[in-house]
Amino acid sequence: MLMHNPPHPGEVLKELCIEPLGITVTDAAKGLGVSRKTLSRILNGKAGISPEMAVRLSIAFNTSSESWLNQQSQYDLWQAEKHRNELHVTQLSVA
Amino acid sequence: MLMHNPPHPGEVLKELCIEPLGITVTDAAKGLGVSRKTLSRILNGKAGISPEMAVRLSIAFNTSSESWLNQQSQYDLWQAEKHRNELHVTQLSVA
DNA sequence: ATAACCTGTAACGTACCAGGTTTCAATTTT
DNA sequence: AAAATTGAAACCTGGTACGTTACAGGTTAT
Repeated sequence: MLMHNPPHPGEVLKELCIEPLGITVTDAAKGLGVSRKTLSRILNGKAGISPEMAVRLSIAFNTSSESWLNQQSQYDLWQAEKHRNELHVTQLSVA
Repeated sequence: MLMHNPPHPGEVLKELCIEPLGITVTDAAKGLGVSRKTLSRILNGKAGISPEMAVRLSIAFNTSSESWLNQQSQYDLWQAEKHRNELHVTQLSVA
């Protein structure tokens, strides 16, 4: 089932991982092995979580990469579903 | 849990949707509202299933867009996990 | 066999996005 | 006051989804 209005994965990352640990964005970026800008863009919802970034997060925060990428998929799908009625698609199967 | 060596989502699409209906790639592309090349690239594993394409597939084949995009995520993540040990990431949390 | 169709794919272009470095301004911390 | 932190801008590279057009090889129908 599709979640209702899922938040930015970056929002979750900030509130559940960065802030609780009391580490700075700068240091978190260093630990993740990415630039500060890259992490900043994610935390502020300007960029999504790539498959590779999901793996980085899973290492740094001892979580599952799947959960991070699934969150991103849910978010992306929610955006795409908004325009469902604008797509010119005809039914091909009735199953 | 991460699936073991997930197949191309396009492979699944071909075997479970296109072939059973006996429709041509050309007609399927028309029904989906995309170019024949776009669908062909997906079916042959040269392109992934985008969020918008997942919605198109859900309409055409009366399925869930989530399942299509999740399949793609599983596949992408499987590729990314292959290089897990090449990433310079330091542990930030011990939880 | 000739014509029509189906298919993968190449070549070209457009658009978008992740990621990098550098730099700036504003805020916060020390 | 000085140093650190942050968001964001400009600019670049690389990758990818998608489009049209075109070709070559295969299949099917006439």
